[in-house]
Amino acid sequence: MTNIDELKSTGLKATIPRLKILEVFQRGGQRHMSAEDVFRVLLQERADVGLATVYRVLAQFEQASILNRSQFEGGKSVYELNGGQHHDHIVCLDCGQVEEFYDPEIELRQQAVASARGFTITDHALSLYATCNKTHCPNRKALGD
Amino acid sequence: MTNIDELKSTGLKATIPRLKILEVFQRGGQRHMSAEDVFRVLLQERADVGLATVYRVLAQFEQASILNRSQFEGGKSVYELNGGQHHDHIVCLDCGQVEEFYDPEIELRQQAVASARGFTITDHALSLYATCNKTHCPNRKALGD
DNA sequence: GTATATGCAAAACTTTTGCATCCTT
DNA sequence: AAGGATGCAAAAGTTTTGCATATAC
Repeated sequence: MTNIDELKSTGLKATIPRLKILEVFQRGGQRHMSAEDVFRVLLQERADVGLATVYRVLAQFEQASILNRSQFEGGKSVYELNGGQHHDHIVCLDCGQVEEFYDPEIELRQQAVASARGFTITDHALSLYATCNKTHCPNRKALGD
Repeated sequence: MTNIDELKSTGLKATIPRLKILEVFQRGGQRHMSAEDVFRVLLQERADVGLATVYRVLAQFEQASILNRSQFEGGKSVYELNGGQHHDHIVCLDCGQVEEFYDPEIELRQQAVASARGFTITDHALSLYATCNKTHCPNRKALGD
């Protein structure tokens, strides 16, 4: 299925800005990107897309389950391609690296905790903030990546 | 230990705004409060405290471990008295009610997940978003509380 | 008395919105 | 051709900062 078809199948018109934004995520240079990140990439490529449109399209893509949104410490929302499988995040506070993980036990316990209190879970956000202890961690003093 | 002593023991001068803000949390009317929430309470009481000061003091109290900060969906930071024991949150999307929970198994698995990947956890944020299914849930269509 | 804290206003940042114009179907 | 989408600029919402004044120790 082409990107054009993918967009149309969700009811979204296949416009140039939408296709370009989708491609930015598919290119895989960086998996987790904020609106500003996407905007900057498009600027470099001289794609003439406004920041407001980036925000609008990211929100639409989230609605359409093409992207998932997360909010790490710092307030900015970041988006990533929806790979189908749910996962949580572990974020290195030194280098900004984001790894994904899925732990069935944690998911189970979340359900158990919610049921025990009479709640029905709609959604959840779990982020571990850590230092990655890796040699390849440039320890760039949180450059905002 | 008085509030004055508590503040001094953390190296903070016992100023009127700081004491008043601490009292607002201790009063217990609402456990989780945003800067705006605190500011509004102080306004009602004709305490002459500026919003900028509220932000500054909340940040200082977090540094001093007097308060803990959390960010739920929606972006605003909320603070609560640091009761000493760590806990996570379950937030009702209908009425805004926030309950706290602690699940040793989840904590354990988080550590396990991080170690397995070579990370050392500094901090974590886990929030369950749900509907509380309770009769006392006014289902006020998310009034922003 | 001195250093720190405060209030106010202005600024910074992220995100949203209004509107005329342009593009997709 | 018609309705939705876009770009730009302005607005909105939260949080931070500059600075003269006031306060705690």
